[in-house]
Amino acid sequence: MTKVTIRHVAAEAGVAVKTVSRVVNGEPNVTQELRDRVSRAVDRLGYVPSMAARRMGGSRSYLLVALNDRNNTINNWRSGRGNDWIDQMLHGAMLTCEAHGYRMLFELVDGTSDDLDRKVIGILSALQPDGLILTPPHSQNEALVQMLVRRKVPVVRLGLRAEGLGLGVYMDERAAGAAATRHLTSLGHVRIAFIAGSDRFEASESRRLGYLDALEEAGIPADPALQAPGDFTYESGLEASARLLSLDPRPTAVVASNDEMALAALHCAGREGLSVPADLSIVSFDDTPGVRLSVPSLTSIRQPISEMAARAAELLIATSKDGESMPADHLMPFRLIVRGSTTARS
Amino acid sequence: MTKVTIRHVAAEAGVAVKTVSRVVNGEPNVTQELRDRVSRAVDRLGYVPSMAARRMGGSRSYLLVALNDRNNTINNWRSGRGNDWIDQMLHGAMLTCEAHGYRMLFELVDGTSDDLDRKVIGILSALQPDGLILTPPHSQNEALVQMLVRRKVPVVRLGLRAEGLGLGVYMDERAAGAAATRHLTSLGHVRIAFIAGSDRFEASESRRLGYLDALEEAGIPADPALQAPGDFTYESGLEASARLLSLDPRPTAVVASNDEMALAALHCAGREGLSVPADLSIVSFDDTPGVRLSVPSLTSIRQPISEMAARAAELLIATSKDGESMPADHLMPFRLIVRGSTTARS
DNA sequence: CCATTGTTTGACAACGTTGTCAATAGTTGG
DNA sequence: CCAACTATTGACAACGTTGTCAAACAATGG
Repeated sequence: MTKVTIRHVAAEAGVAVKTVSRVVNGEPNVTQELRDRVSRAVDRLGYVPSMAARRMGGSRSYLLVALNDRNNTINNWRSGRGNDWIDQMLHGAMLTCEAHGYRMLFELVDGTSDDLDRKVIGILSALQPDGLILTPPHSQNEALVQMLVRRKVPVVRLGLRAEGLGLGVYMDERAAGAAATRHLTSLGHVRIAFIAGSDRFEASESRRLGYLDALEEAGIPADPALQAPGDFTYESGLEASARLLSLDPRPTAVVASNDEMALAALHCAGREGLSVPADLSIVSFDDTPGVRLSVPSLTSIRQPISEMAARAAELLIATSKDGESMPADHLMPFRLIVRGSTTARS
Repeated sequence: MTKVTIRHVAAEAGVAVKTVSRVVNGEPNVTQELRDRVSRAVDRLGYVPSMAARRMGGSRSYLLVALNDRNNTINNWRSGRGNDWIDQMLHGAMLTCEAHGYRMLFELVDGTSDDLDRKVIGILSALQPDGLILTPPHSQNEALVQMLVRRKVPVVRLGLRAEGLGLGVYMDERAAGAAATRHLTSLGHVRIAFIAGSDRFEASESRRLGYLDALEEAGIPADPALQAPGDFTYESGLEASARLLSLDPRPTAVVASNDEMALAALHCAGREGLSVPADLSIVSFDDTPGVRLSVPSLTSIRQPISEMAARAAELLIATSKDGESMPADHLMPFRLIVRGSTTARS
């Protein structure tokens, strides 16, 4: 009924504690007979090693930490916007960690804080994780990554190339921007507007460049008037679409840098008496949950966030297990999911 | 540059390690002079105590664990539905933990598994948290809660009364069901339909009872034909609404047991050429992020999930700090958020 | 002024694991 | 058959903190 430690198992199996440790950790050089005896004892007693003690005794903590931007995250929560990134990361990373006997802890730190380094070091000291997953915009912070690499903390930059520092698990945002836009050009659209994302995130500019790539590819001259700024919020999407839809001639399609702004465009179109997709096609990024449920449902670029998180976790776990360093860059595929918000130009 | 431990601080401040420990933990019986000297040394060296060592040495782990249903959670992720509950819980619990120097870890366990107890005990053994937060449907599992209480694990049941076992942080689902329905009766609606939630969750039946309460209160006889089953999925909502909207006479309003099913009703109404709210008013539960962005936006009952999670964390932290036991039951208020999907009967 | 009580400080063991290294048993090669 | 390995097993220290207890010191009351 009380706490069962490795010593109890050792006594039960009639072996030394170190042997139990070896069996539990799948280390070599234990005869099959002892292995079985110990395994049986472990089962009988329901022994599970204490993470804290493991961290104290050994060199691993069986813990990964994911570092998220504090302001973004909290703003999203406060405004009832939800945090699809975090949800998706949990999906990918937790299941992967679970499969390897690891745990995953989320931490929020303010990326604009001037003692960011100090705060991160504090987290490192307290938790001593076997690896760190950086989400945007932290993953963009060269100084931060440098500091971590210098301290020999295995680190994965999510959404960014490694660039020689740590590991990078990312998708090709520019190609995604092009794919979204190409979907529209291939449907015959020519006046294609673009609503940009917040420039705090590098992905925003990449997506815009991809948009320009696809236009050029189709021989359509880029029109600055068709490019509206935005910051990923519904309100900014509303503002941008209002401006874009009042243009003459009106665009027949719009690429929105995230779902929230796309939904704003959808709403705005409705208000102006435009029907989607008949009068206006809309493509967006992220493929967040709400997007399937709008009317019409949105054509969107699905970001492989959970897969990226899973890969990140795998890389860190493998690094801490084998000590081997992994390939630095991991490009993950996006997918254009065509739904009801896009159609051929009428 | 290397790891800084309590010993380094002790040396730097010229005191015993125990004194540093006392200062860091805010324990009494240290003179102001030493307190200052130690604090300065802590700042200079950037000392942060190791959670693992704290857990080993002392009696607290500074860790809370939230237990979530594995199947539900994973299904939601897989189907691209997102996990609003988890997101909201993170919101409330993480910030609260942070404020008290605690951490919060999410765990998924399958509530239908027959060795649920064993699995939970495994989690307890590995992590040795200072408390456990149970979310539905785990919080409904009397046997599980009994086991935990017997093992003296401080436990909060989210969404449920304590009923003498552990602590309960919940909202009055029945009153919420009544409030949602009353909103419609007060708008003059009489034929009010109800789409039920999955009966795996006690809240589902409570909401239905509240619906009946409000009908009775308004002197409207309950019509079984107006009550359709559902399981919280969009598909089930579609099916239920199709059936309800084909009734003759048609209901003029519907209460959906969650947002997803409400959006299905909205979609279904559109397909049948009905306009919302002119021809059909819709009220839903949960007030998830997507709900603000539908057209029209949905009138919904906001569940105080983040507040409940925050309270849960506070209770557990206080318990582990003071050792005092808290009041067992904590009723949290819900809120009806009136948006565009409801209007007076025409 | 002494006995008593309370406050402040520190020495030391303990927590549950793994890393290191030595001891033992088994195996191979000459 | 012996020397030299290799595989197996275990003893023991170490990890960084807090709990316990004792020592030193200060304050109080008679």
